[in-house]
Amino acid sequence: MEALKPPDTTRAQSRARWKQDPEGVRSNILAVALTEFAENGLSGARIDEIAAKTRTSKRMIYYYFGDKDGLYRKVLEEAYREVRAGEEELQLDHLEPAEALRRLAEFTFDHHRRNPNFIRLVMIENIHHGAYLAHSDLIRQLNETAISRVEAIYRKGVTSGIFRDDLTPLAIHWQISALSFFNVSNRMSFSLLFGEELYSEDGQERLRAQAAEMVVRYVTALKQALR
Amino acid sequence: MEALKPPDTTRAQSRARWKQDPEGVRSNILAVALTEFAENGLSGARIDEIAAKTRTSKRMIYYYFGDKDGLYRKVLEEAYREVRAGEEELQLDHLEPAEALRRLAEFTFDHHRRNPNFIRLVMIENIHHGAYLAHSDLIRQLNETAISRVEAIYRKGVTSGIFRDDLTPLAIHWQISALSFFNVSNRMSFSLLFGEELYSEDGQERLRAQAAEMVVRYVTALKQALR
DNA sequence: TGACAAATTAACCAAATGGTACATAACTGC
DNA sequence: GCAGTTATGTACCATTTGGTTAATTTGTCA
Repeated sequence: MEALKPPDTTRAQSRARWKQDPEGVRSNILAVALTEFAENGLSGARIDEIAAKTRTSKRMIYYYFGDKDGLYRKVLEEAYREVRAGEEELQLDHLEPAEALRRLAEFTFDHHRRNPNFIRLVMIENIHHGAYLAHSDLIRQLNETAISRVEAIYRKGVTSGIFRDDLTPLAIHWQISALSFFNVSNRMSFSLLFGEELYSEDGQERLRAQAAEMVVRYVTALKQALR
Repeated sequence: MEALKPPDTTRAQSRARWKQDPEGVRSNILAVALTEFAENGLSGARIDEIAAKTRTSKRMIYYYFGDKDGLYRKVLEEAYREVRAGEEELQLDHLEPAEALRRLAEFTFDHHRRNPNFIRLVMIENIHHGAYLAHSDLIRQLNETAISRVEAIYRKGVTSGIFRDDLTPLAIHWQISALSFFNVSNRMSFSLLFGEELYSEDGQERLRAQAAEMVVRYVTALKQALR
């Protein structure tokens, strides 16, 4: 009943000639795994599937990442790193606070929109009660940057009297995040239930402007509202 | 090599005496499955695990629901049904529009907060691109109710001149949903990254009031803002 | 009361899935 | 050009997992 195995010559031939490329292999695996995890969740993603879409073999995944959890963890960090890279540019210091806040909200909105895979990973993390998120300094650091950006703007606005003074940077960040995140995370249910109009180019532009205006209006001191 | 099986007497004894209870079994399975799916996702939930937490056996799951997908679908609908039951009470007709809108926003915020399992299922649905959501009339119906509620209030407010007239009920619903949904869906990542303060009783009350105020301010016509 | 349908149990199964053992080719430093 | 280390491919394995088979009990109705 033993299946015939191809003679050694064939085998040797098929595996002969290849170049070593540790970094390439590693990053190739990460890239594939990122989309697979984002697409299917932690338990939904299949190692075999990931391996198949890789230019190498399953063996390499375990060689570099140990096990599925290890791979997932690295994917999370990689995703954060990528997202972070796209966040550097923003320069708001020279703007007056209201305009700076509007820009920040719009930027966040766009930024989330540009990184749906990342959003999906965060969703997945939340479903898993953030078990992995909790242990990443990198990630904590990234979010603190976000907060300080809000804080700088908010301070300036309060000082100059155009912002109300009873809010916290954390709450403002929360609100901006909520509107930007939800836009991506719940896209499917919303468009399935209410049609695509909110997610056309026009619709998105409107939502973006509305979200930003909402935040700015909210933070603006009432006596300033009619200026 | 055949394992000894207990004699028929024992076996007959152990399985003897039970009452039929189709509805009980069915709903028991649904309840267990609801929390399991909400907790672990579609692929993360294990049929064996669900069965174990049930007062019946795995076989019954297949007997009543066909397969895992079938079970999941019914769970989704069941969750919607439950959530919907909690939505009936709200009576806003007698209030003036701004107050009605505030109440609606607060209600939605609370309602989402009270139904975390449901929120989690919607998150899971979105990760799966809403494949199941898409086919449920029940669910579509439920959301249309939500929209019409917003619409009624918004119309009244525009007519009486205290609301601006350049918005759509859909967008307003979207904003209320975003703030309410995010509060539950991203709770873990937020409290892990920024501490529990936003999720203490006080913090939640503040977020709730802020979300509602945000919406009301946004919808209010500017010339009305200082009245 | 007995036959037929519905409900339920216990044991079993094939495929999928995460993970490994082993052999060997490529690279590195001497 | 060779010894030792790193990287890689192939084949394989144990367990988990969704799903099924077959038997048995309970309920129903002519």
